[in-house]
Amino acid sequence: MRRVSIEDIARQAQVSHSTVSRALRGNKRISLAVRTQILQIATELGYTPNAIAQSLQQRQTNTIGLVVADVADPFWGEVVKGVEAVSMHNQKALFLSASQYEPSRQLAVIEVFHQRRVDGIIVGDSQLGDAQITRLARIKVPTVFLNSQADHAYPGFHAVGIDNYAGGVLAAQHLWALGHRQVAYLGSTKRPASNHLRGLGFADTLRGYGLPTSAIMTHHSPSLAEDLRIGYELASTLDFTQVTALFCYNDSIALGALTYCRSVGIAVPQQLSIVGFDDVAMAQFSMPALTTIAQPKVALGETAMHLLLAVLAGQPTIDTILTPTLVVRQSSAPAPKGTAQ
Amino acid sequence: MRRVSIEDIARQAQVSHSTVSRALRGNKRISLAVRTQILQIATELGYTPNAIAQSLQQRQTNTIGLVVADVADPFWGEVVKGVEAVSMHNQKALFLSASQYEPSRQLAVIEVFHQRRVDGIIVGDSQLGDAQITRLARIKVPTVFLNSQADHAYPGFHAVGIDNYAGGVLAAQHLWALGHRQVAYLGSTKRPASNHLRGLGFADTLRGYGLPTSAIMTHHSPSLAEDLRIGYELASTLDFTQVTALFCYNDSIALGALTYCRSVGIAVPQQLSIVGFDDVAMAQFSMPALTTIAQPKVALGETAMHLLLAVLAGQPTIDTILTPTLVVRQSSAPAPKGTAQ
DNA sequence: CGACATCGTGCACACGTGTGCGCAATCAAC
DNA sequence: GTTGATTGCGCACACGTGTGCACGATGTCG
Repeated sequence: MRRVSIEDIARQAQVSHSTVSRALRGNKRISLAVRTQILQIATELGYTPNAIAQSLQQRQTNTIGLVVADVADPFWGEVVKGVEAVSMHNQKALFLSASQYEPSRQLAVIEVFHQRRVDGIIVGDSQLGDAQITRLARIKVPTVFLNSQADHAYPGFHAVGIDNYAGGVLAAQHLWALGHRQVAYLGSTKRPASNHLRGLGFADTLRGYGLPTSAIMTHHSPSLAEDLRIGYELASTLDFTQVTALFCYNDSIALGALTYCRSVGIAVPQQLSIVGFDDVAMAQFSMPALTTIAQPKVALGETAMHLLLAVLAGQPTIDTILTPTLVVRQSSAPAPKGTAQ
Repeated sequence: MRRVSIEDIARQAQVSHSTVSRALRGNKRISLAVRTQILQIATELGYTPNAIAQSLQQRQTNTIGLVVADVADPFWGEVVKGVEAVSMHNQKALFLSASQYEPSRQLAVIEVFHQRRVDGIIVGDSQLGDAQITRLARIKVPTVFLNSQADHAYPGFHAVGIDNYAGGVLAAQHLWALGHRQVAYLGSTKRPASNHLRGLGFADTLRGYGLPTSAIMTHHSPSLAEDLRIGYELASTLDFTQVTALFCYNDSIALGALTYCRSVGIAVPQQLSIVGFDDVAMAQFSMPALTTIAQPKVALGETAMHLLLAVLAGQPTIDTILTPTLVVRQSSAPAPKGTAQ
């Protein structure tokens, strides 16, 4: 069951394994005759270099570890796609693990990655606390945080994300301009930081326009169900005589809320406007199509990977905060008359 | 930048690296005193075993390679989730790569996995041809195919999938029972085998009931756009005076079609019934909720991984074909009167 | 007190690859 | 023909870990 090694090639070519190694790597000091013969034998034997041995020798594995909360989440699916594309394009293999939103599992996965001697790590939705960061700092693996959920930046680490606060501002501006004066924010407890910032940007902006805090309701689901269900359930607790517009943490929650509304006969957008976040693929295809704060999801993954590569190359880097954009579709419309205060 | 090795521990404990290795692995022949001292020093130095060196030594990497067409696809996202869960639970690290439905990239990824000496490989939506299979057979890596798209089984390899034909039968039975006598199948060219079988099971069954072939239309999109868009576009080419029900290759295509129908005022399910395939998360939350042929997506991934683990353990295995089930929701209803022939 | 089992540890090798250095052979130059 | 440079290749080591075997120390038994 042994695989063919350069030693086997060497034996057959009557040379030393050093010569084979050099020939395969295109070292100029090997005579053309010998080199061609070696290459010939290599293909004959079906030789495939052993990346494990190379990694050990080079003290570099050309391997990246990616930990996300949930691969099946439409947002993270796109992000993973971006990371994977850049990773593959740069000859790095990608380890993937899911943490299920559990900080302890996040660290556990990182430890495993470290054992495997990955060159770098990308952590999505990080909820690592100070103790865990201390541990992480100790193992000295270049790490990039992608949409960190910690309440403060991690000094000494790198980060990529989007401006959640600005996203909340965009939603507020849009709904205010449409005349909405009684609104609600449907949040997510699984991602504390981004949830907080989106809600804050939203509320701050509306308060800045003079809207009283009492006219801005916020609902956070304590349940750990999937987002679509959470959106449905949160919507079912709303008093729709008090609200003309909804801003949701993400599109899944918005779509869930939208489904609830249609099922009880609330007309969207005539009676109620809904704004989501992320711009997932489905957002264009719901009825009505969802107005949303778009994140460049694939670009987010690509950027994180590029940043990591730059760090690995020893280049100077700067953390990147991408800017979300408002995509207006059919789920938002002017507030119904008579309800505005 | 060197990491701490058992050699470092050995030096500090005044023993040989062999002793350290044995102590860490719990070898009984090492005296308790020495063992505890070694463990002590190991934690002090923050030692993390080097899995690369272990892999080289053991000739086993505890690593699995997974290649899927598209991570961001809602179906494959769930499958990956299942694979990852079982993989992690069995201490196997998971390499992930995307092939973008290109057979050449599928093989390229497999070659990379082989270089990394993965213990086993799972290939989703395989479109590998005979030549590529020959190459694959030569590198002798245990491989499991997950929903293979080849037109014939791969002898000598293992496979997990669902019974696509049976899924088509279920859809036909359901729509026939509702009185539909003019139907269409919206297919996908990106996955030739499953597409063919789903359409075939559907058409065969209806013909078996006596429906003329002319009453069963099939549309396959040549475009490589995302499924939602394909569904929308295919639906826009239909003559709705000739059709009272749609069976779609998957839920994304169905949801796209549904969106088109609502946008042009075709009432679903009153005028037109729609049946999807997969039962993705969104299927429950569309309006109307989608009747669909459910695949156990996570279980599919889990089963593939379990099968692979059994192969690796040298246990006897059998290929698994899971059975899809019909989930009736609100997008299908009795055929409108007067249109049945 | 000598023969012998038991225990704890080190030596040496293996896994597969890359590379600094040295050495022999060839070649050019005078 | 001797010297010196150049070319082509092998030796030996390194990366970090695991393990068969040997060997010394200690304990046991007759």
